[in-house]
Amino acid sequence: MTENENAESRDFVRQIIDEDQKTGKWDGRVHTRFPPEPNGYLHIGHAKSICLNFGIAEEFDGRTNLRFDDTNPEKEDTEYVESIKEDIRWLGFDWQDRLFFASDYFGQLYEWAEQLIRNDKAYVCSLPLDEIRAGRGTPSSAGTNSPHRDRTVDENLDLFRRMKAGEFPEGAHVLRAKIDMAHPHMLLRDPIMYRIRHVEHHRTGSEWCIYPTYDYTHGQSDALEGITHSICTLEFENHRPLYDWYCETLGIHHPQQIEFNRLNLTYTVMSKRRLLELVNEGHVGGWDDPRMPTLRGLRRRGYTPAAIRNLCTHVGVTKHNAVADMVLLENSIREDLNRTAPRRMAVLNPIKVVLTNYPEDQEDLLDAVNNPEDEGAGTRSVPFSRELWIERDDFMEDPPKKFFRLAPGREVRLRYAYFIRCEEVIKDEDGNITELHCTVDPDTRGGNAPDGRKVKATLHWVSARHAVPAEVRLYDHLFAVEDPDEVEEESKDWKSNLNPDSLHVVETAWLEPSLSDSQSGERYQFERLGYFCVDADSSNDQLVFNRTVTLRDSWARARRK
RNA sequence: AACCCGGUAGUGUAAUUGGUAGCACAACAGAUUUUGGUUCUGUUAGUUCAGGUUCAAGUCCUGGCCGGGUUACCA
Repeated sequence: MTENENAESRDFVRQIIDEDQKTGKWDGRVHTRFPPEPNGYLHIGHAKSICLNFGIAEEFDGRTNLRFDDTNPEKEDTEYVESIKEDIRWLGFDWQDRLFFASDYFGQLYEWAEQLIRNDKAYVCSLPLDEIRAGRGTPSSAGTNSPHRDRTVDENLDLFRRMKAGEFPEGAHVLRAKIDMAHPHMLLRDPIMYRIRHVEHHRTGSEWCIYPTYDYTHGQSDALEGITHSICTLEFENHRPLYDWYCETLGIHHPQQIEFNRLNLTYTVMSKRRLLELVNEGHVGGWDDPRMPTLRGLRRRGYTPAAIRNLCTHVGVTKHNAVADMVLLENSIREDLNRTAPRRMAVLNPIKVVLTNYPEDQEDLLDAVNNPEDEGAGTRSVPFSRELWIERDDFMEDPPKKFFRLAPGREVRLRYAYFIRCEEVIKDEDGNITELHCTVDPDTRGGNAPDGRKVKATLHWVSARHAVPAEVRLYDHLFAVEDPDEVEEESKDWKSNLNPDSLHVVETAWLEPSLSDSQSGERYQFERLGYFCVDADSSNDQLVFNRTVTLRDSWARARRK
């Protein structure tokens, strides 16, 4: 049964590999790679690719290489290399000793370029950039041959070697593959293989002043590493003929490139360029801002690796562009944290409750269950006294029909404590409610009435005398609309859709005292409110919590209607 | 009017490769509940269109429509 279910849910990539295994195409070998460019931080879209590549290798008893695609020194940096490694490990994957860099292959790539020149498959073109562009033609009309297309092998070799030797300024020459300027595929109209860049590379320093392009590098890197299945996103579909051309023309190992749909989520953006823009323009606090879809942002927000991996398997792998609903991610973390997060009580928007029949100097310690989903999590003691904080939203002076919580004359249960009844509403001169005077029924200790009477609501609370203050940061979607690209006026751009309320800071929330020494990274459920984690900014003097996600709230949903 | 790719409930996906259109999330209704949480049950809702082949088409063929990508010395 399980076997059957698995067979039925196999995505098209796995089906291709199943078939390859059946026919023995790669002698039973499965070798994938994850090839990030070290020019930014990883986001949840990369997580999908990581899960796919590493996941497939695990399933087929194969291997996955981590290879940095570092062929553009102007944008790349070791800072990114380290962060990417850290994020992949955090996600739960291991490349063991197979850490590679495309820049490791610059020597071999250069040799191959000379080979292509000798075989009349490449030439040095000395046209300026704009003329190369113009010569390429348009999608519907053929390009024209470069005047340098018929240079002799010796001339090409000489020029290419002098390019490498640094004799020319940037832009003076490029090396182009000699394919077909009339090809219906724009990409095959004599694509550029090498350009001159007099810049330091983060790994090779000043060793090179000519750098290979992505297309001239990627397939050959795969070939050198013995990759079998080169899995990439849909936008490289157009590049596959070129990938194939280089491998075939060079006569080297030829992996199969397979393209899948990248992950998109509602209410956010997923391109490195845009994320960089948000950081640079100060719309967020940084790459690790808890509102960012980066792995660092999600981590700081309180997301677990398991929740992210779970989302990646649930969104599926296909060949058509899709936008997954953000609630999928939210449900994924709720599911994980519901099982694992200890429960605590915290009041974010407090109103004072005074128990008029409870002695001033009396205190009580009540047992509270740490996690109803996990008996092993045990219990803790929560102090109780005459004055308490409860949530302002949990009281209404003039409640509508379906409001079950506290109201004048009404009785509710305080979680793990007592039944209380609201006797009097205290207001200031302006009519604002400042306190609720209630009576407590001492016979209901623990939360049950001996006479069997029921209440319709259970509220969380914190003893005012024992409460610990904390800053709590409440996050909402980064963008106010599902699709940030959908703008009302033409003059506006995607950033006009940023959600102005994506961060709401509660300066003073009241926590139960057991939270007083909580440490950065710890995750809790604040009962009835949501899941929260201790922020990196938190200290024993000033506790700071991030709201990872709210609980599902069917009352809020009902009230909206 | 170029080339490549795609189109299955609101969303994301599956359909043993031509044989009963299923799953998850969302929505809605109900049960349970010391979290209006969790859990459980049920309901609504789908093959882009037109032809063709076939006993039988989401699946194969032809054409249309719609969407995405491609005119970087980025990846």
